[in-house]
Amino acid sequence: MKPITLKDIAKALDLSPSTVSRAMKDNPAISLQTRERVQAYAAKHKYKPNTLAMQLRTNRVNTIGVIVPEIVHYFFSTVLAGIQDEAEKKNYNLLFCLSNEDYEREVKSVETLLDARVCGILASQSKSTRTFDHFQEIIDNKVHLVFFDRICTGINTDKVVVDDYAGAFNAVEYLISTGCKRIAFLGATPWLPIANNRRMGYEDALRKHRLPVEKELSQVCDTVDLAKVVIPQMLALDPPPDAFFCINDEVAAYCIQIAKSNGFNVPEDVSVCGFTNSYLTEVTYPKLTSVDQHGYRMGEVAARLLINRIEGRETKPGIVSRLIKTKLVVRESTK
Amino acid sequence: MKPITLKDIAKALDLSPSTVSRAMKDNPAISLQTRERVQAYAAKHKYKPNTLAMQLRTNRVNTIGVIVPEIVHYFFSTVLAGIQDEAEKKNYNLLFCLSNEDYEREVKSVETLLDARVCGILASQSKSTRTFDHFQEIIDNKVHLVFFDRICTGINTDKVVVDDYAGAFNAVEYLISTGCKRIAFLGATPWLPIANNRRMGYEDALRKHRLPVEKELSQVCDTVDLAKVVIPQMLALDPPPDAFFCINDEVAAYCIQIAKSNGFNVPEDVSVCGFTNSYLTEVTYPKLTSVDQHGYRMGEVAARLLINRIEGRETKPGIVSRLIKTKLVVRESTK
DNA sequence: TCCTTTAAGGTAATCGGTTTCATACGCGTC
DNA sequence: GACGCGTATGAAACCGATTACCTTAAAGGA
Repeated sequence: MKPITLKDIAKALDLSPSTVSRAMKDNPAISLQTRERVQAYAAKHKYKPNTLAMQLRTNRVNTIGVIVPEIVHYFFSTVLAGIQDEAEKKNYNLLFCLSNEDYEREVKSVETLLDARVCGILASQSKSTRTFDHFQEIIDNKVHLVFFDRICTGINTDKVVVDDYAGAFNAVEYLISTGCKRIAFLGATPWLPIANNRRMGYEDALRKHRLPVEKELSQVCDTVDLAKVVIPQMLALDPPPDAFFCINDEVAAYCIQIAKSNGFNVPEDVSVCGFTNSYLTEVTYPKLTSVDQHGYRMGEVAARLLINRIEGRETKPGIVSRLIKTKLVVRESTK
Repeated sequence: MKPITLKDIAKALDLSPSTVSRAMKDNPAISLQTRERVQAYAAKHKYKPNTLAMQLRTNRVNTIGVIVPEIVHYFFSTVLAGIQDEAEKKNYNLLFCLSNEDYEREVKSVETLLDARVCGILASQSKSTRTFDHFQEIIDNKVHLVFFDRICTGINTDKVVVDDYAGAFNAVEYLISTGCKRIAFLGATPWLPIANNRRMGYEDALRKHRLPVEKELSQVCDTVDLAKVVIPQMLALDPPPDAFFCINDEVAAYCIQIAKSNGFNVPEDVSVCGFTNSYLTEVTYPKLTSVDQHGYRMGEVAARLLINRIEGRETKPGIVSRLIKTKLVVRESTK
């Protein structure tokens, strides 16, 4: 029982396929009588035009591909929600790929998406990616590419990023304003621009207020496993830090736990500030101060930019770079 | 600059399209010499077969659609990760739709996916869905459908569910075993089977241990906003509950906060147990006891079931129902 | 020498629509 | 009655690949 085609309708009503095609689109060249006859028959038999056939003819698919490194992740899931909402509004479908922070899989995802002939790709780089040929291939194939958040500095294309520098700068400056003087930075691998920018924001804020930038207070610590090792080490320093500025909320939440179990009061002895402003912030004790990255908005902006490119509505020449502003949300984990 | 097609190659090498097609597939009817010539030319010009054309011909797409009610949501994002991993392994692409708990959008998503002619759909119902014609239409269109988690009882099709009843029963029995006698249930709208099953597990556990099932201790409270209203009311009862069994971790986490700010010690005065075992469990204070739903596994199982159906490998006749076992993870929020 | 076989490749139909370019007919007009 | 014009429809090409069915030429056998 194959689905009914336009030709089936033509045969059944003793018309030509072209007439049926036109009748379905209410072409005035077809008599009203015929149009109604065709449409009635089509409705009755649940005719559905074959998208594939149309796409083949126009050589255009209304699908955009998304590559994210992780999805069980507050920030990326909010971005995806923003992308999906915007895409749906503009009548684009979403082909979803997960790189799992794995370079090989990221490469495979790109191939999958190019194979599927998507008209554009939104991507956030995996942590393990060091070479960019696969991204270049997207551009070589004349497929539009917009990076979001974890952009790829080796590729010249549109991007949407969080204002990590300002986010970090403002957060650290706020910590300083509350009296903190030995602020630790729990960062991420330095080849991720987002981590680097935050570290620079952190350091510049210290420098602005004439506080020393100390190597031992700035470490890579972006996972829970690392946190269990790094944070106790830092707390054992003499003197210990009086604040932690963390690369994400999970590390920050753990930081609160670890600090408390090591006899430090939060925020009296140490302040803790996260980054993302996920739902974790409301359930830590004390509630977590964090920098909101506006992930949903980033998704919307990235999708809109990509779609504008696809539809030729983004007139600005050269590459476009959008900055999503951050906002420090002060709760109880800082003085 | 359109991408190179098979016909272009044929013209360039003065061959017919059929010869090129066969040469590309290493058909022995074509001389080795020609095969190599064609393949070399194709590689040099980055020829990519047009998937659309092949799909049109075979009338088969290797894409499955997913509809989730929410994505900024620990459980659903883990399920999606499981689905994606399994789909990728079996060489299927994922078309991603978000219903946002909205009936209209769910209907639209179904239409989108049927339009895209996916070969199967994985769906979890939105909370606001009351009628099921759109799901029936999937089946009427001979597209395979597997429900996961929030199944639709009005539709006769394969499903994968968490063993909510046993999960709730065991959790409540555990609470009783620690000495709790007035256990409250913070549930969800009763037309969701998952909520109903948990309530039944809750009530049966009480009955088994000859504890009264009280109306006032069982309420709909599945969002943070509701929690702010409902939990203080319950704590004001005389006597107050000595335990809360919550429909999800967010409500449970809030419950801890609210209990503490109302002067109750957790777990000494009230125990709190969540459902999902999300990353929230590690950052509440005290850490949250919760029922693990194994979302990732559910995603894998659902995707595998769907793909087996699509490929005709699921031989079992009638509808298949898979149960994902839960596991109570005891932490510090219970005695 | 003639016929058969086989290697190597070409022709054309097909998938399901869209679109350009005819065609057929009726009617009014000079 | 020849011409023009508008209306309603059909025929065929096309999108890009696959494939059933031919064609051609050379080799091999009797």
